[in-house]
Order: sequence, then C-alpha cells, then structure tokens
Amino acid sequence: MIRGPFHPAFMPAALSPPVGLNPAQLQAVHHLDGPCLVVAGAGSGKTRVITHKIARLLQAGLEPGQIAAITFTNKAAQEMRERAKALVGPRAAKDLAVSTFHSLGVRLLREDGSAVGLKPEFSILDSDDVLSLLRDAGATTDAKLARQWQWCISLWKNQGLDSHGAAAAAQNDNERVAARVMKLFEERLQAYQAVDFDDLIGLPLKLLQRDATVRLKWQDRFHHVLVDEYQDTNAVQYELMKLLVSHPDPRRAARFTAVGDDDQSIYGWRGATIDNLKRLPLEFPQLRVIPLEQNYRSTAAILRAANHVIAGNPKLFEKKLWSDLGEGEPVRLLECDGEEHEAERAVGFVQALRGNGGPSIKLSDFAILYRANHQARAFEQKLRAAQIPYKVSGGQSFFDKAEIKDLCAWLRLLVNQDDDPAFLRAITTPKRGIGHQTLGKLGEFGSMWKTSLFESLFAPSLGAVLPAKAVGSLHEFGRFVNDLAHKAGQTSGAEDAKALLMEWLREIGYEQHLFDGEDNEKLATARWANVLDFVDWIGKRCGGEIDNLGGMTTETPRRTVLEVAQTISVIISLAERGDEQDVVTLSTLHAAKGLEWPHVVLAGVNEGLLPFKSEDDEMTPERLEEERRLMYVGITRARQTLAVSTLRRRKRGRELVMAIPSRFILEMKLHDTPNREDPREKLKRMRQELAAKVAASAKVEGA
DNA sequence: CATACATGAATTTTT
DNA sequence: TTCATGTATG
Repeated sequence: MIRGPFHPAFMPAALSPPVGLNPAQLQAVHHLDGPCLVVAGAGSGKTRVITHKIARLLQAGLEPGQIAAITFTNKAAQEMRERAKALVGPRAAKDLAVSTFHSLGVRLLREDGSAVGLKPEFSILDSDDVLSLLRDAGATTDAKLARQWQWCISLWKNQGLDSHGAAAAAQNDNERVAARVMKLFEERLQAYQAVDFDDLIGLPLKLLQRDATVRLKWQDRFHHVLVDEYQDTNAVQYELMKLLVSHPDPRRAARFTAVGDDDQSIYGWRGATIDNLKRLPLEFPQLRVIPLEQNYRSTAAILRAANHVIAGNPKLFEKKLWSDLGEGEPVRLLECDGEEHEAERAVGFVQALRGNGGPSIKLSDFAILYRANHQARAFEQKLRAAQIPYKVSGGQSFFDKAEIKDLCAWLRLLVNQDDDPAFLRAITTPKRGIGHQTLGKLGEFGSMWKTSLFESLFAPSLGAVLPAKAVGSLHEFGRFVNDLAHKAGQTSGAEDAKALLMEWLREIGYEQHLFDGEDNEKLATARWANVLDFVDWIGKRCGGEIDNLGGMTTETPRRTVLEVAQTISVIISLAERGDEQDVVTLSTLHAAKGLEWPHVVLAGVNEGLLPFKSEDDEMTPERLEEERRLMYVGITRARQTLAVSTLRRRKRGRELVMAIPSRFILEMKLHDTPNREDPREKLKRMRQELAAKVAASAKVEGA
C-alpha cells in the first residue's frame, strides 16, 4: 500500500480551481526530475494538472516538441491541446507532441518504419477493412466467426503476441484456427504494406526494441512523457512508454508523468491491465506517487456513495475523495416495475427537476446511463413520447457505414491516385477478379521501387512479376479510374453530378455487389438507399442549390465532382459535429467515462446487469471488481443530483418475474448521513421542525 | 419444404 | 436497436 504525503487530514483547505492549484496538484506539477504517478480520483482536475505540468516543463526550458502528452482518444488529445493552448499560448501549443498512442505510433512508423519492413506510405486499415480481410483469409462468409477471430487476434496483439506466440497460447480448437488465420492475415498485411490499429502500437515497440539507433533517436527527442488515463494502458503500450523513457543517460531516464486512477479501470476486457499500475512502483523505485483526492465535481452525498461502493475493492493506492461543494441532495433510489416503468420515472426525473428549476436547467444537464446499449430503447421511446429531445452516444454515424466508406474510398482515389488504402478498397469493392496474390505482388513491387500502388500499376516492368492476365485487369482498372477522374473534373451541377455518379455505380456494379454480399435482402435494400442518399448529398454540393447545413442556410457555389471529393473529409467532420445541442444524453457507462452532468440517472442497477453476468461463465473476483469500478464511474459522473434506478420486477416472456437489485445499491449505504448528529441535538432539531410545521399549517388554516 | 412474420434476448469500445 | 430462432402458412 502506498500512501501519498498529502492526505486530507494533513491538508490545509485548498483553493478551488480556477483560482489555482491545490497542494497535491502543485506537487505533481513541480515534480520534474523523476518518474511521477498521479493517482487522480474522478473529477480531481487531472487535465488541469497535465496542462499546468506542460507549462511548467516549458518554463523549465524544454522545447514544446520535447514534451509528449499521450492520450487514448482523439477527442481527449484535442481537448488537451486546447487547454494547453489557453495556458501557454498558441505558438508553444502548436509544436507540443500531444497525440494518441496510435497517432504517435503512426509518426514513429512513418519516419522509421523501414526497420520493420514498412515503406513510409504504408496504409492503415480500420476494423471493417480488417474484418473483410479476415473473411477473405479465413475463407468464410460467416461474419460472426470472422469477428471472433478479429477479437481474438486483437487481444493477442495487445499482449504482444504474433501468430507464432498465438499458436502456442491457443487454448482450444477455435483459438487454434484463429491463430492460423492470424498467420495468413499477417502475410497479407505485409504484402499490402498495411497495418491494423493494434500494429500502430506493436510495430513501433518492435522497432524500438530492435534498432538501437532509432531507439536513441526517439529517446532523445522526448525529454518528458505524460500519459493520460494510464490505467487503460495494455501490456504493449506499457512497454512502448517504458522504452521511450529509458534514455541511456541516467539523468535523462525515467522522466515521465503517468496520470490515472485504478478505481476507474473499466477496460480490462479489451486488454488494459492494472498490472501496469502495480508494476510502476516496482520498476521505478524512485517513483513519486501523488494522489489527488479533492473532487471539484460532485456533492458530498454523491461522493460518499461512491466511496462506500469502491471501498469493496482491494486498494492499490490509498485514496478517498472529498469535496467542499456541500452535502447536496441525497442520492435517490428509484424502484421500478420493469423497463417501461423505469423509463417513465427517468423522464419524470427530468421533468420534475426542470419544473422546479424552471428553464434555467437545460436538457443537456441530464444524462441517463446504463450498462448495455439495448437498454437505451425504452428510454428513447418514453423520451420521444414526452417530446424531450435526446441523443444516444456511440451510435453508428452515417459515414461509418461500410457502403459509404466504400464510396468515399473511390472518391478519395479520384482525388489522389496515390492514396493506397483508398486504392485497395476501391480495387476490391466490388470484386473484379483481382485477388490478394496480385495485390500482394503489386505491393511488393511498390515498396521495392518506392512508388504508390497506382503508379506501380502502369510500370512497364510489372510484367516481370505478374502474369499478363493480371496485368491486363490492373490496367483496365487503372484506365477506368483515370477516365472517371477526368470526367469528375469536368462535371458540375447537381443533376450532371448525380448522373455521373449513378453511371459510375452502374459500371462497377455496386448495387449488385450489395445484394450479392448480403443474404438479407432488406438490409441490402437499406444499404442501397444509403448509397442513393449519399449520391444526392454529393450532388447537392456540386450544384449551386440552397443548402441547409447545421441550421445555416448557404448558397453552395457550382463545383465539380472532383472539387467536392477533395473537401469530403472536411465536410464529413463538419457534418458529424451534431453535438452541442440542448438534449438529454443517453449513454453506456463505458462511453460516459471522463464526462459529467449536473443530473444523472443510473439505470438498470440490477444483479445480472450491473454487475453483469452471462449464463455460461462464472464471475471471478476480478470481474466483479471491474463491475464495481463501473458502478463507481457511473456515480461519479453526477455533479448535483443522482438517481439510481433498479428493477423490482422485469418482463420475462409475458409474465413479470422478480429481479434482484444490485448488491452495489446496498454498498452505497444510502442511509449513511454526513456527520452523525448527537442524539440530543437531533431531538432538539426535530422538535423545532415540528413546531415550524405546526405553525405553518395553523397559518394555512387561519387564512 | 421454404418463406414470412413474430417473438425474445442482448456486455462494455477506441484507434 | 439488431439478430437469431421458432411458428404458421403457402
């Protein structure tokens, strides 16, 4: 057990942000010369610590480019850059190496990937690309099976295993098959000069392990590394970070700040390991551990419930959140008859608070949180019935749909023929008799001559490595793309543009492709409808019509299809920013991590759901602990009001059966009151309250 | 026997 | 919401 030097009992009343930093935060910010672990409780101002530490490091003489701040999501990276900019100014902020683990990995591989056999223009496959590659490699049309492989392979990679290691680690027949598919998958990635998301961490690690020169280059580059959400790192990420901070010069070694909270580790199921937190003090004996315990988010009543729940878990680092925001309202418990009733009460919760507080309470002050996505359904229904606008977090965006990504890949290829990922997607969608053998050879050829796949396609010497038939199909594809790109550069106006796009879709046989690849005809029809929507959408942007985007009415100038295609990624990111509206948020607990709302409903807090339990596997203590942390994360999202709802009965078939409230509800100890009152004082207070009540009712009667 | 419709069950997600 | 399974009907 490790105890930080600043325990609340010894701590003077701290100043709240934004006035300054509290003593623990100050200590974290000013500890520059050695390894530092900031155990940042929920709402304890960790981003504030990171940004101030960046400022402090700059003040101490580091260049912005020498500071690496690593996050998990692009959103977090963006936010961190914004907040750093506010503190240190745009000039310095611009050069800071604020990035996700993955984008840092991309940077490493683009610069030095040749040492692991990658050309600088390697392609990055997203998970859909990987899925179709696996289906292809494993020769199956069973999407479910392919997804199992994908899952399995990803977990292996997160543990630092390649197909060799995986074959040895495989526990059963399914896993042995997955390991074999993984082997084929690796070969194809290599041939295509492509990597998947997991490789973006794994390959840089391999690179730094193997190549001492490259390793020293990157160790030299970063003088201080900050890692956010450290508890979410997996084994490979840990090794990568460790290598980055293992400078051979002892005066430069171990300069890092890890910020995390063992109590908020909820991604064990995808490879994150709390071992990384346990190992840190062992592998870096000089590690300074600084707990941040003052919470600036929630009321005492809410924090008390959170602390009680998490007390059920074994402690890695001693820490107890407290706040000086006042006791606040007691946590409410909503006991409901079934999901419908629960949804009604959640809606009632929103309406009641809004009714009391008037219009000053916004809808965006509310969130309804739950364990599993399907639970959103009932809430959506009731919110719609009550005419309350809402958004469901984590829903699939229009632009994430496979068919839209297919078309976007084609458009990207028209704009830039050297976009290899786009090339690969376009040339294989729909299938046109060019298989992985041909593409593998083309990739090898391209990496040998340092040319893009498209350039390689027309190289005269290609005939030496590929049969004439394959070269013929490749040329045909190339001519088709060139021809299309030419036409796209000439065509503008909504109608002409749409005609061109439809003609193109007909020529590549896209509609047929959708219906071939899908047994479910209804689904294929829906996909085709999306395609038509997309064509319409592009058309609009080509043609001088009145357009309505995000409430702003603008007249779009006349543009060619090619010009629209050029701006497509920008348009997509604009169109996706549908947030910042005044609506209620529905979200899973996982997706809610890092966010906060004044008023929160924690729904479906029942045995079996939270903690989650499935039929065919037993509940290990570790699993239960992660579920408990999930509950803890849920509770600590709330600033002012928290309602925990549980089902007393739930529908099973047509009858209502008993449902068991979650053990976590008892663990919250909702009847625990702040400072237990002296019984005599309590009696006195109750007597006074009674007298006041009597007086009030007398007044009413008299009136 | 095949197709259509209804019914019930459902982890969690980023890059 | 989606996805799979089961029943009823042609």
